[in-house]
Amino acid sequence: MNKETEDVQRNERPTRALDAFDRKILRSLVEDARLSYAEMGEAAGLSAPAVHERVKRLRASGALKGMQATLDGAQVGKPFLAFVHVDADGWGKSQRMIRLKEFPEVEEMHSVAGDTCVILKVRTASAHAMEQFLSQLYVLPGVRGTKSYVVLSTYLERPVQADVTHDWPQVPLPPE
Amino acid sequence: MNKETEDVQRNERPTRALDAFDRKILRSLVEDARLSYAEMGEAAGLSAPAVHERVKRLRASGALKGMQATLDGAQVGKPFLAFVHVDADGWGKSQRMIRLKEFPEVEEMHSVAGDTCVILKVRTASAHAMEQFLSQLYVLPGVRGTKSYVVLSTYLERPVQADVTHDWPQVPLPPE
DNA sequence: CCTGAAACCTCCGATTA
DNA sequence: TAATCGGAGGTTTCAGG
Repeated sequence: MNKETEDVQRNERPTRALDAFDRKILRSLVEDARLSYAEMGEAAGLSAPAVHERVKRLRASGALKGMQATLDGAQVGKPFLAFVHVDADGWGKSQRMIRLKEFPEVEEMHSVAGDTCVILKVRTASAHAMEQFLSQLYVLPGVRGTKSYVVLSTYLERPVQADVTHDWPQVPLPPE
Repeated sequence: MNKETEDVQRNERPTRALDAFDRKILRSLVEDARLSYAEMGEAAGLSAPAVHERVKRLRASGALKGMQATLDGAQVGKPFLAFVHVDADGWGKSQRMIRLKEFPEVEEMHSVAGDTCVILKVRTASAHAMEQFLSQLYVLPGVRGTKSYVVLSTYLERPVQADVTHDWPQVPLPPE
């Protein structure tokens, strides 16, 4: 087996730091994942094959997890969005909550520090479907209670940004 | 209409319901946004040009908002994630919070029903950067207080799913 | 990392059901 | 209205340097 090409994968360190080229490529791809390698290369100052090689490396390293379509929840039949705080009894049990990923309604699931154990982001077709989902939640062992925050308006929803060197925006103080 | 508010509520168009072809195409694109039209067509049972035409239509209708790269927060230098509940004084003022989108740290911003006004999803390089961000938050007029939920583990994080006809997964009932 | 080239894909117009 | 076919031009992904 050829070892020359295995450098990145066999690296002892978790990940080599991204350089400026990588960051520019990632920034382009976060904006539009269907850009051609030539277009990314133009923005980054590289040839298309060089970009292609870097994208493969970024994928292999895990920094680039994938490229996904972003859908409009309302227009694909899921206009109802809520954040659900779940209080659970024990942490051994929480492993079972991983089964929640079998519900396509559940988009995110994080364990958190604070006055709740787990935060879910759940998108359903209706309030009724949300109610059904919540009833399924209580079937899980150790689930003590839930508190739901129904989303009224979404003002911003975007993927992880690949910052360049980032200056803090100055939030302007209103003259009043 | 200014650009900010246009982003929130641009939903109007003679939108026809999605058919089975559209849903299959969207499902493919949510899995991998860089599939060729030929590959999508193979999964959907259409020719490449037909798929291309439908993707253009789905884009125009807004059901398909875009294609984005999904990055690993930790590996692009933002290992610190939190959900921030913001209590605000008035709703007229909340329009001003839209400026928060200038912070690349802010990934989501929703107004919600419940015991808080706004939920933010914020990803930063460190606890210190989060503190800095929160201090900027309090500069906004009308911000009364915040409550942060620091994410300990992320078990699931994925885009809006384009369901086919969906059967509810059976969560196994424990014997009681 | 670059250039070059073969295979593949995109995307147009024309045609057809 | 929406699908398919054909083909010109652009893209991907190899080489080799």
